[in-house]
Amino acid sequence: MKFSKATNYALHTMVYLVQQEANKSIGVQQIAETFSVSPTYLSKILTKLVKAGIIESASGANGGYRLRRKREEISFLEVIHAIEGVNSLFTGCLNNNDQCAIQRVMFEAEGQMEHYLKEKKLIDVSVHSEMKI
Amino acid sequence: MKFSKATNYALHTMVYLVQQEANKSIGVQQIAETFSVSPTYLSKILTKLVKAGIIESASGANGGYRLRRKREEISFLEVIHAIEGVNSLFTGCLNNNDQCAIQRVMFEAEGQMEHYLKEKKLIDVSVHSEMKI
DNA sequence: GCGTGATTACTCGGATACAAGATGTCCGAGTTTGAGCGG
DNA sequence: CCGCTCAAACTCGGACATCTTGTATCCGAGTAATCACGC
Repeated sequence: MKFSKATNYALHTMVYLVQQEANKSIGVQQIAETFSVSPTYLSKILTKLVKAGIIESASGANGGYRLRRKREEISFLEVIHAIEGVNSLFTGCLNNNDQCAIQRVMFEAEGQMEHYLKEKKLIDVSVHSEMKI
Repeated sequence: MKFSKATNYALHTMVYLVQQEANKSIGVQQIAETFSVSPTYLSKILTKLVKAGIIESASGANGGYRLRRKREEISFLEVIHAIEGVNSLFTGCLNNNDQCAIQRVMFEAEGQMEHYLKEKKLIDVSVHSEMKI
């Protein structure tokens, strides 16, 4: 039970994109250099974010990735869900009871964490956060 | 990022043990049959719980496992930490900044979940829970 | 009846096998921009 | 000056390769209770 590196890459990339000038596409090469990770692997991660509708890609020269929605709206939870999936962290119950009390506790615990991550926006940790004052 | 099956087994076993008569040792065979899992694998999981000081084992005939502490005291978090480890779910930061804002957010989120799991005791989901009224 | 040894029913730990998922690479295909060139 | 072509700079997607981790099994060793047997 650990967050994957992919999630780490995705979060850093998203914060990076949030800090960029609006509507400006950033190439995957540039992002990969910034964080010293493999461009090809990073592009796979970004593809997931595109499919989740968080960012969009532009093909061709001067292409790259940019935010699809307002930068203030994007939460940590969205990014994490896009990479890790939205399924529950705790799967299956051993007793055939469909109202497993253990499962309910784990769901609730997970909900506590997700609630926090849903309220926390990317811009809260970006250098643009001062603009909110 | 998922809780392992081992955690699932451990939690079910612990709730099962909490429901047993005090100071009575239960064989791993019996527990494994109850949940239809492999006895040998289950014994490895229980070894971790023993090392964590949550339960204790008795060798020989009529041996088995029993709680080491008061049943009311044992929290979900203890069991999970014994199996999954106590390390943070989110590791490493890409920018060499040691005060990585993203990491701080993730730590806090994790803390939200752990707080809930720490307060939640095994007995809260056991059939003995009515005794608390 | 009583000690002693054998048997039985357990746990413990290491070694190993297997499967799945995370991580990372390679390459061909499609797409857009922009430069170069000819009319 | 205009339009065409071509090259360059990108992303996209699938197919792999590799590594780690979770899951599971097997087996020998140790340990404690109980049973059997002989005195």
